[in-house]
Amino acid sequence: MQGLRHTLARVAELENRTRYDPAEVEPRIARRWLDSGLFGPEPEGTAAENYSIAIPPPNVTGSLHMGHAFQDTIMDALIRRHRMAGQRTKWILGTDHAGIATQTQVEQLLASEEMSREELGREAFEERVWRWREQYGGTIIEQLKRLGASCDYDDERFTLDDDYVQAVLRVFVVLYQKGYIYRDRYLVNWDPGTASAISDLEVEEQEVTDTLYFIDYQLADGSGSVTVATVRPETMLADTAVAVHPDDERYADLVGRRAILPLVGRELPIIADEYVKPEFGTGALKITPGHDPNDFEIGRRHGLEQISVIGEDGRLTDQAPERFAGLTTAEAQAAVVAALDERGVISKREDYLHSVPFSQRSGKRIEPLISLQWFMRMDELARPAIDVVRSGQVTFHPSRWTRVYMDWMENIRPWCISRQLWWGHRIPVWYRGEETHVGLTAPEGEGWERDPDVLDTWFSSALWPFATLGWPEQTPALRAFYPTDVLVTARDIIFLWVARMIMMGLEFAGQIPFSDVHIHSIIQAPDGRRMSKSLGTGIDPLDLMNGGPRPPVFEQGGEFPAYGADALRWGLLAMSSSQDVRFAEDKIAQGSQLANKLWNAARLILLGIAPETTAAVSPRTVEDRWILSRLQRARAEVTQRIDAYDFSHAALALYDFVYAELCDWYLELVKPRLRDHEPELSATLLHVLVATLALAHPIIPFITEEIYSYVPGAGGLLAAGVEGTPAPVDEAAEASLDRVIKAIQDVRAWRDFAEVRAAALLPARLLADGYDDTAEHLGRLARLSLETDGGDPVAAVPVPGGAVELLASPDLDLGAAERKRESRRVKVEREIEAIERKLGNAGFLAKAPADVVQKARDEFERLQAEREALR
RNA sequence: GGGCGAUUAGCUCAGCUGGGAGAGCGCCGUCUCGACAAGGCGGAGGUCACUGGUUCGAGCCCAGUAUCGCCCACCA
Repeated sequence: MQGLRHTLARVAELENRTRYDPAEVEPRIARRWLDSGLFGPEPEGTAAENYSIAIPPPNVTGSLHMGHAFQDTIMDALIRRHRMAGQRTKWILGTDHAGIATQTQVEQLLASEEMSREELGREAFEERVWRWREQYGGTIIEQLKRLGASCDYDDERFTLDDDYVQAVLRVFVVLYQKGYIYRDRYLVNWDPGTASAISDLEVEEQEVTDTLYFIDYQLADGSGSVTVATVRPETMLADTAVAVHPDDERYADLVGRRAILPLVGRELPIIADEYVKPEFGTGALKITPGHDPNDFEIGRRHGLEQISVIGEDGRLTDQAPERFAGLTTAEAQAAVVAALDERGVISKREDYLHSVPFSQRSGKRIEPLISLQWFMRMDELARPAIDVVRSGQVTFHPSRWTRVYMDWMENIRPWCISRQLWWGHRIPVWYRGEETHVGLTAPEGEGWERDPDVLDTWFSSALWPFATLGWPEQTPALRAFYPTDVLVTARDIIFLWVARMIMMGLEFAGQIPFSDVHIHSIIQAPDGRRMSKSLGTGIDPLDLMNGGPRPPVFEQGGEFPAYGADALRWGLLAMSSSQDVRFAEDKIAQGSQLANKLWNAARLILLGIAPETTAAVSPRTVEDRWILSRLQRARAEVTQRIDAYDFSHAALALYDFVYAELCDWYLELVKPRLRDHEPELSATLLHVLVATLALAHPIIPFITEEIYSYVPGAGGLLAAGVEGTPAPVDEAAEASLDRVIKAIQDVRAWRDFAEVRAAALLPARLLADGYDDTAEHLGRLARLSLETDGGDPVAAVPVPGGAVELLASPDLDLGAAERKRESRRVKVEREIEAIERKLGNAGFLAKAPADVVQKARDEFERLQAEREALR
């Protein structure tokens, strides 16, 4: 009794809430979820029966951008769908220490205090970063809550947690012992911006116009010279050879002789190598193994000396002639060119457009140089990782990414894993003189120095799906949630992250880390450019949820309305595709309209049903049976689309059901019955409402949870799932109602064309089959006064199964009606002509499938009947 | 240099294994019809980039062309 009165009081609140207000509702609902403990499953059962996803860990100091909002919405829809289906579901949450990104931010902060990390010292610096993390590390987590992401917030991980660090070090040591990890002097991509080596994957090519200098090198025997072409004359100081193509007749007699390096005086052997392109430049190539990747390889083939004239600080070293030492590369280039000019050995200059490597991290031009670094051999680890994708144990969606993965894996190269940073997993290697110790802890004894470098952030990321669950311990969590079910990410980190997780998962956890990889769209700015803060093309998802300024990329200025999280979520999913898409604010607005529509449909239902309604359904009328049938189809459609990672169609199917079936037709059809508080109707309405909420919840969780709290007799959270007995599809009810819907539309269109007042009730006769249960609906929704008599008709509207005859009425302008009839006649004639042509085609009749031919014949008959009626 | 994707209504995008092109927004008209004007109802608007081909039939399949985007790659 108490409960009922409470329910009534709550439902009465709905009277006044005619518009859905996400700003008021969403924080309240978020709180309820977090307090419920629903998102933190017990680590029980097996991974096969449970459902889990590991979040791609955002940078600890980052904040939510559009890519996160989109990706996290996808994951949340999957997570909520499985949780509601009754599976034990865990969304593994955590953040990444993001070595370079975080260190750079803190260094910038120090710079503003006129401090450098070197001045501060390593320990104090690390301390400072930890404090920074304390301060900003929680931001993105709070933003995830705002979005409604149902992560396991009580079990948050960080890639520098003690346990995680131990896992990383252990992996390093094991790989070292297996011989996969080694230290080598090798030509690396040196990033002068971060003063660290970076991996091939962190390098991007950019087009640059350089000057191509043609420089004459005198031959040692004084018999002439050979001219080489270069865009980097400063590196000539480190030349150790000149190379020509073995088949190049112009230079055949030079091979084996020696040239003299200008400015330096070193004698260079002239060698022959297939790599040289005779048609490029002069066909003679200066060889600089110390500063060019190709030359490095050539140098190794020919046993050439490797000279380094550029140091890790980006300045010339004392290996260069004294007058150049200490200059930056740009200064050195100018000085070398000037010196060469002085000698008159630059015979030509050309502008030359080519692509050169830049650091994705700092934006600085990469300086290839030889450096002592740690590397990891990947080919053996790749083999099983290729197999699991080839055999389908790991599946990419969309499937075209499979080949991208395969191509890269089959040509995989060693990975430079050491970084000259302070923020990260410090390499577990100690040195003392010639001795090296690799282990989880420092060696005994005095005088050991630990390697100063840290590991590439992606090294620790590669362990994410299992290191977050307690590996190397065989924890209950690991048993319950590893392997995870799906990895959701953008294509840009297939190599950086996805591939490496598969390799490491197989090697260390003994199993694939996930069975499916969903590669989602990248959402571009409305103008098609990349979304980026610095370009002014970034759109902050928080501004879309809470209201905020429209960034400059929008033609329309002003503020975003506070669309709310549901609208953002629905809009992002609706935008998504199997390819990249442009951000469309329209879609977010459409999402907020859906929310408002659903809210008002719920108000109509909850304020209209009998107060003691229970959800025991026994549909009586054809429209009740119809909506239950349509609901069943919508349910199948939406869940199937989600399971296929086809989120735009899932979102649209939901929208279509709510608008086009539930609101536009069903609720309109039952309005007259509503005032009677008819129990069967109330039960059906309540059932349909709850089922619709459950269907929509993975996509728009807030509003559905809020409405659910008003449902009589509904305890607990919608997010936990609801019991539902799916009704079977009812073909007969669908056919019957689809027929009357079409008839109503036909009559409405006719009225509009014939300029009948919208409010006018037209006297009419229904001369058509199949409307026994629905004639009343036709009359009401098409505004017809259906009669059995009334004299001669003045017009006929063809409808499925026959026609509606309109009787004389002051509201009916016969002139307009005649115009309508004439226009329709022309259209029908044209259609008949087309279909006659088709049916007169012997090839069509002979070769087209029977059902297609039959369909054409039916259509032909229908059109003929209509033509008859229009006479 | 190789590969992938795209080109459909004014805009953003759908179109399943080939049967006669859809949605949202925008636009036009109309309606205070017992939830919702962020609404209802009706409507206009497309030689499906181009050229050939296969087929009874092509937005969809094949070949080529053009434009745009992305990825990979060691031409100084």
